[in-house]
Amino acid sequence: MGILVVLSHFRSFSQLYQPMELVEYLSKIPLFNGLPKEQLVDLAQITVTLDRDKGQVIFSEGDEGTGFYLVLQGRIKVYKLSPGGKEQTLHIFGSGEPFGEVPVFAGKHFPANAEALEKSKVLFFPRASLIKLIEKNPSLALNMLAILARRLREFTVQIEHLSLKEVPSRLAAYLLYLSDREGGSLEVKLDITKGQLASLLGTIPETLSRIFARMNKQGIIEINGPHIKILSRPALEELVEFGSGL
Amino acid sequence: MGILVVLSHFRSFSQLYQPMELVEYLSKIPLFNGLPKEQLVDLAQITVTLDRDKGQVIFSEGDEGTGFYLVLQGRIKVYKLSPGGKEQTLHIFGSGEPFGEVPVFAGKHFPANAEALEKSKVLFFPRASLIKLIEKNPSLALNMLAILARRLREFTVQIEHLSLKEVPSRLAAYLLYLSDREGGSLEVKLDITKGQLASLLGTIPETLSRIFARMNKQGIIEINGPHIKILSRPALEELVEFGSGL
DNA sequence: GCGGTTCATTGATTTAAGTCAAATACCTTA
DNA sequence: TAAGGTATTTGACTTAAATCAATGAACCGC
Repeated sequence: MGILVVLSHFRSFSQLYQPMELVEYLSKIPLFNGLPKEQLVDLAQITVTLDRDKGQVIFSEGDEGTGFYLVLQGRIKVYKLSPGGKEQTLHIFGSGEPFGEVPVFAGKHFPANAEALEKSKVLFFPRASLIKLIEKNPSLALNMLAILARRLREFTVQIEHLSLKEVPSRLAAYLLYLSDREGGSLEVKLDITKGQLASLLGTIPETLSRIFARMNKQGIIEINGPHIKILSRPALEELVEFGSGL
Repeated sequence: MGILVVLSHFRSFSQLYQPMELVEYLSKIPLFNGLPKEQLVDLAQITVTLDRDKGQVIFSEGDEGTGFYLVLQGRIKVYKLSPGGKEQTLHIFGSGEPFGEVPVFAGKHFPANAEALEKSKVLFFPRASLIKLIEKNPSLALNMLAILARRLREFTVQIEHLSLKEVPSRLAAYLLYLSDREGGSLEVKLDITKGQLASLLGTIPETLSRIFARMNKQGIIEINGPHIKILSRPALEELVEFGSGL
């Protein structure tokens, strides 16, 4: 499996950016804030660009992790799979976000799977050179620590939701999150399919669909395909706080 | 709330170890592997030892985090609370383990609560001096990255369990974990109450009790209070893999 | 514009697990 | 050792959500 993955890196190698363009791009990524330009140049040289079509795998649970990744274009879903085939999405990463760092620092195999939700380009950073860089650059170390810490915080919330809240609460929280992300707009658009949203919320499409329908009927929201109008923000907030009532 | 916490640090200040003893102790903690001795001495000087009785709080969700902690003696439970009062334990930390690092690197408030499961002593490390130390010591940075990465991996498993596995699977996994921790012994002893175990597995005591009873009746395990004899390891492994059948 | 695939919705049913309530065992300490 | 609290177990019941099944809608490539 490990060999397969490595081969696939080279099979799909493509120099998306001219070296300097890539350096320019990397310099704007929070993770590399504060890195001296010459090190960015070095870094850019040892990366490999991978192209993935919708549905293609980046890595699978159990694969050996020889480095980590950064999304250049598209979106990458990181998820766990049950024997029965149910998926739990852990995170959906977009442009500029690093993922797959865990095996770089602890253990060596990936704890989850990653695949492209759409045609995507990702950058691969080999482990050894990253470690060397971190040893020389405290700011890089701190940036990486910040990223892992932020992710721990998010997982904390996900665990809380799965264990302590019902699906309507989780959906309400997600809608409020979307709304906040758009500066508080009351009209939001789902940028993932409802099936993917179900997986992100730890449920299945049927259940999600029913809950959308209930919220719609109760006048809390109004749905048109992926377009959702929030009619009562307070109702959503109350749902997040005290689950039931729906 | 923030002020209260800070005050309480000093209220319970106690110099458990003589400075050199403490340095000695710290030098054996994985987190500080590779730190030069003189920096351990500096570090030891700026720590504060806190005493907590069983049930006492170390920090609460939302508190401002001005540093992180290390368990010296006893055990610390880190958990989330639902409005209805149900608890989800995220982790139980024992001697030598650091906890509460998230706000040091990302955000500033704690994402969860921490309290002592028994009479405990914990060491507090102020944020600023830790950051300074990390900036000077790549090995400390990498150790810290390893710890956060390991914890991410664990959370990943917890999310998987909560979303994709039934309670019997989770219990089976926990029993196997205990067994492995004791070098594969088939007789294990719960070192937490069954109520705490329920919270760790994301369920409630009643449910856990019933499942214990079922496994007992089916001859998979044999229970005597906190002592559990594993009669069929394969049965447990199968439960982990494919939930049902119980 | 058509056929096919993927996505979404709805209904009927099952099921795991939570709730409420009460009895029992356990354990500490006065 | 007895009393009071905590932890555990068991029973009857409720419920949220999963499963199974089928239909309908949207979207894509040809």
